[in-house]
Amino acid sequence: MTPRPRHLPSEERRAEAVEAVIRLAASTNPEEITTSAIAARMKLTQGALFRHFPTKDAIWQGVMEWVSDRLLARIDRLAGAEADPLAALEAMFLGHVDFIAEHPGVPRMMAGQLQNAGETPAKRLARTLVENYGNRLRRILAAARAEGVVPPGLDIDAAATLFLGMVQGLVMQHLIHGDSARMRADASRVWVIYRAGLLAAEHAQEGRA
Amino acid sequence: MTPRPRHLPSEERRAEAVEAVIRLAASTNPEEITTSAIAARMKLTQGALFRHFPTKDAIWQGVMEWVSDRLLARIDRLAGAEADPLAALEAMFLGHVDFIAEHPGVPRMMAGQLQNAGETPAKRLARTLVENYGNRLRRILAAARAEGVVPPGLDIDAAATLFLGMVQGLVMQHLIHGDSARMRADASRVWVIYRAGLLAAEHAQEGRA
DNA sequence: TGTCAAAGTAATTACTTACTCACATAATGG
DNA sequence: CCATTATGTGAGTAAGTAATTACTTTGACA
Repeated sequence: MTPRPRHLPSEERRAEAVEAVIRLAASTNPEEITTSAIAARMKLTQGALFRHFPTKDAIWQGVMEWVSDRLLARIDRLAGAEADPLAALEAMFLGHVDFIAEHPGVPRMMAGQLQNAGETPAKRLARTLVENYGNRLRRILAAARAEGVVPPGLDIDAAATLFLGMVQGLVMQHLIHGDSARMRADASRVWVIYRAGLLAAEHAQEGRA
Repeated sequence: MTPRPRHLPSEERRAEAVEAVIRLAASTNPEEITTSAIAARMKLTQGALFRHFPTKDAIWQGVMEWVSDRLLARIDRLAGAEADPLAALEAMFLGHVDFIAEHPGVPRMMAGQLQNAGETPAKRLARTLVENYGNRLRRILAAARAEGVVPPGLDIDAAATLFLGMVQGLVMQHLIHGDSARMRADASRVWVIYRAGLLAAEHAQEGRA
């Protein structure tokens, strides 16, 4: 077996760095992840990192792309395998929770990027991910309404917001209890209530302008 | 009218500092709020801050106490004014959203504290707030179940988690769109679905252990 | 009015951060 | 095998951080 070469091509180092950030974020406040910490986990010098990334935000861009690609691919695969829109939504939701259980730092990183003051490229990627996610939700919800499995008056935007909130609520519980297995179990229980809300939501808001 | 004295008692300066942090957090990433920035907003030197707080985390403690006191007092007042448990929940929810609209930095600060690695006093205060909030939710939900306004099989813990998630989802939308008025409007629409979910949730989960 | 402690300043501390640079080493292709 | 280029090192840099310190100002009160 060939020994691991000591100099690796830039592309592989970039992938290594992204992975290092994801794993560091699982146990550290993302804002406190320094280039030194990333380099240390890669067994490189801090300066060597800048052979592969022009700036620290470029690392964050790589991370956000990684998250976006993997998360969207997963929910598309899961949702695509279900014929019933409600089953697709449930698969998306449970798949998302699994993703977070596997990579607990991800929601923290997302939130951290989104609340950065300036308009960094990494922040834009994070926002785009949320938008793409929302679009997929609304598409499936619209299909459900068209097929008549949810009431015609269901407020699709509100349902999408609540869906994302459902994930966030579980993340917050996870942050407090720190138990991934519990998060998955809670997910199913929360889904029951959400699903009931979709099916029973009052039709069209009448009255007040 | 007496001119504002140039030396103020420590207690007043502490209150000023807390207010300064709350307002700074509305437009800045809380992690990036420096003692210099706080002092600047108070029109003081950076060093002067440490006449009133022994350490920076002590400032965060003051902030978390401020949040805890104000938020819990508000939701208790609103919920206490309603006889019907569901009306109480709705008042709590809308009051919470109003609170966030008034102080947009608050949820960001909370999240920032909760994900700090070490066990700082400020972090403990943040977690205690979430726990107290959850306890109030569960108490009202239990009352609703006892009065029969929600099905006897309603999963109260899951309902509380989803309630907190509902708030979080709105915060995330607010983070992306940056429109407080819209957040309040969305809140009512999301509430419709949540409420329907409470009322219609399947009774007791039968089957699998 | 003079005294004195509390409150404020300006400069400085030790430390951390992202990023750079001169130089060394490893991989690769003629 | 040698020359070239990509990758890595170790020691920097400048900018910022929380906290400290020697000294001044302020305000209250005997």
